[in-house]
Amino acid sequence: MALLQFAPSASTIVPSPLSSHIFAPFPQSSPVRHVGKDEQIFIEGDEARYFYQITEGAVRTFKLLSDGRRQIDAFHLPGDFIGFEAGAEFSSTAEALVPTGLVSYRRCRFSGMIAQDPDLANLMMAGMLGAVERAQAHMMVLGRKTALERIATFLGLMVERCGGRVIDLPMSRMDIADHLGLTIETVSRSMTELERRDIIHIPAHRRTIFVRNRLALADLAN
Amino acid sequence: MALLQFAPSASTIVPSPLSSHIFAPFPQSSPVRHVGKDEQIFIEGDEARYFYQITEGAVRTFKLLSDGRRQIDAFHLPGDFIGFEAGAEFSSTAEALVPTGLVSYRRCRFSGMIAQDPDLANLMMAGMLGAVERAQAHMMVLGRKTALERIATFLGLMVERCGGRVIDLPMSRMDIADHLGLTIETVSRSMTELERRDIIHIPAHRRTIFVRNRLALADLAN
DNA sequence: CGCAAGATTGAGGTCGTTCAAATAAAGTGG
DNA sequence: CCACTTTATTTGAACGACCTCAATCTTGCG
Repeated sequence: MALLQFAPSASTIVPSPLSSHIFAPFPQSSPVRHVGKDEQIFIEGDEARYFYQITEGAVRTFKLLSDGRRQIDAFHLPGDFIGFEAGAEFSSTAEALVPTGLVSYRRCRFSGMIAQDPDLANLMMAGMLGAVERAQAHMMVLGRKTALERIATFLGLMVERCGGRVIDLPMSRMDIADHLGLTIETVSRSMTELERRDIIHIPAHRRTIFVRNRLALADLAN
Repeated sequence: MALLQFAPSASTIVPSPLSSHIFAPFPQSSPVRHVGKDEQIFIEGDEARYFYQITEGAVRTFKLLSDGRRQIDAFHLPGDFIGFEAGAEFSSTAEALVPTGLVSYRRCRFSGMIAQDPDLANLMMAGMLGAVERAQAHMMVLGRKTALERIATFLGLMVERCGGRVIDLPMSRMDIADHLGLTIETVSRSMTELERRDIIHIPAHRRTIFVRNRLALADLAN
């Protein structure tokens, strides 16, 4: 029955607004570690001895091709687990988008931890199932949606995560481009187009976005 | 410690060649159910009361947009679990590529099953972690690789799954296109280009592919 | 204020798509 | 076993969405 109680995704369990969020780590966690903007948390290929939970801030996880092309798998917010791997090594690199707080867990202690704390097992399982689901939704974005649909989908998800109608993007246009399989120019043009259609409004700072028409945004996202 | 014993992916645990494969289901499974080519196993949006394990054949799981655009998340082979969901409903549709055998498990019995059989818990966990990893690798394909690189990556993975140097594709060009975010024409042209470069050879049936130069294929895949 | 970094805008090029036709393969009924 | 149909795949030509390259604008910061 436990499985039926799983929430749809980890980011639903912990509502995780982009603004800083009070978060209670599980027992056996290390003290909170702080990493600065653009600092690496772990690197693809390194031995995965720890996994992490975000307490504050935001993180990008990505892979690189030999020639430098980058694909950002996901952006992670407080409550999310990162670096929990199938193999012995990290399969992607993680960097802080903004100053970020983390608690780390020893991977080898995972069995003992879930034995002591069944809630953690459920949370991890739900997190993983949610990650698969979000990854599959993102494949649809990357494989079959147009540039405008990609941006609309992305902003729709962000506004959902943020709660209200205001998005405070913690990432650059370059990050968005590398997440959506576009270039920064196309990201910029698509945002401008959404503003021209009165679906969003982008004030001068360019990192804040007001959603003026959620329905139209959801409609474009498909 | 259990986590460290996980194999990289379910398809490594069960080597699953595309040819039929003897497979021993876990206790508490239903008798094997057979579904014909192109028959649906479950449908996106339906209540997920069961999940399934493939004993024989091959399956595609996909999502549709309102206008019919399709994204095939993955192709599944004997040993793979499908339909294990985060939420109450199936998040994608599953169809048999070829006549396929399945055992089904009641989702509500999952907790009891893993209590009785720790191997199953490990296998499911490994399967899920593997799914996340493969999904992330596929995002790189969809977001950042060229058509030729996508085909090379796909054929490289298939030849790896098959063992030898001969791939017997259970899916059509349309399926490949909808998996790789391309059109059937581009799939066809890219395959022809690989043959022109003597990297593969495609006999008359067009469903069998001989890999003549694995190194060149891996090189193109990045 | 002046500079560096990020974002936007413009013009032209390219890769993959679209539309169309040809070819090949697999099935069907006589 | 062979015409005939149906379906899948390949090939060709033209188009278009997004990319590339370049310039301009904006913002934040010392």
